[in-house]
Amino acid sequence: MLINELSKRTGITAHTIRFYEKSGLIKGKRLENIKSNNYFHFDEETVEKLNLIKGAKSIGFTISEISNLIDAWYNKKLSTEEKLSVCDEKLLSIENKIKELKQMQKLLNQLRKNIISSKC
Amino acid sequence: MLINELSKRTGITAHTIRFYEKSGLIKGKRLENIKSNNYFHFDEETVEKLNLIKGAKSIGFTISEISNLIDAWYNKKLSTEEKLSVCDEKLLSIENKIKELKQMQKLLNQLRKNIISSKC
DNA sequence: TCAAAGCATAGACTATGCTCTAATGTTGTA
DNA sequence: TACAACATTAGAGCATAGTCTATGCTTTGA
Repeated sequence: MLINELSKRTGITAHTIRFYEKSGLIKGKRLENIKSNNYFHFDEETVEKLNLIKGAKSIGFTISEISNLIDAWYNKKLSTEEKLSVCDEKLLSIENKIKELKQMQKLLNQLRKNIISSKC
Repeated sequence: MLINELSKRTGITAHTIRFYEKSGLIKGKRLENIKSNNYFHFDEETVEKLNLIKGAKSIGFTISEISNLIDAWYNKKLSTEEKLSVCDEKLLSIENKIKELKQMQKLLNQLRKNIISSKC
């Protein structure tokens, strides 16, 4: 599929998809049998990857973190141990983020009570 | 207290503190009885605010969100309803972030299992 | 008293993650 | 065959959140 279809299927603009391509998050292929143009062609895996990117971005992972995540997911070059290590790193950072968010919830609920009882 | 002490007490560089001052997150005062310089003076409340900023930043709030939060906390101009509304907005966004993080945990744990059973 | 340390401002610079424009070439359809 | 729609690259621009430098004045301490 070409970039426009990929864009429609993922809801990510062609500009941003090209940006991700340049950043190495996804890979487009030039078909050898087509010589008249140099259009990129994308496969179903790229759709999956872009959806993964959307999800990871929405919870605050940076592009470079997502890049590592994609490597763990798809890259056959990583050993089982390396893949697990990337996962565990991510899991740990997620746990920490949840802890911080819960602490913030506590603070905000405290503040809420104070506002209601006009102490604040 | 002057900016250097504030910096030491909060662990935030003087440069960044000045940046926050310009951005309106905190306010320094010029003392009327001192005319030989135009040094900013900061109070204890500013220390509190900077700690709040650090916490909020660490869980992914933007400067402008933090600015609203500080208004709700300290600004007497907001009505009780407005303060509560800022809190509730924040609480909702925290809840959503936690949900997304939990979803990501699920995905990562699934991936972990797949890696171990060599399906991936 | 004089150098070191501290303070202020303006403005340049950086990194991240897009977002857009310009110039140019290709494809598809009426 | 014309022309809209789509593709490419290079590179500029933008928002966020700092980070750093230059310049110059003020305060403090040996």
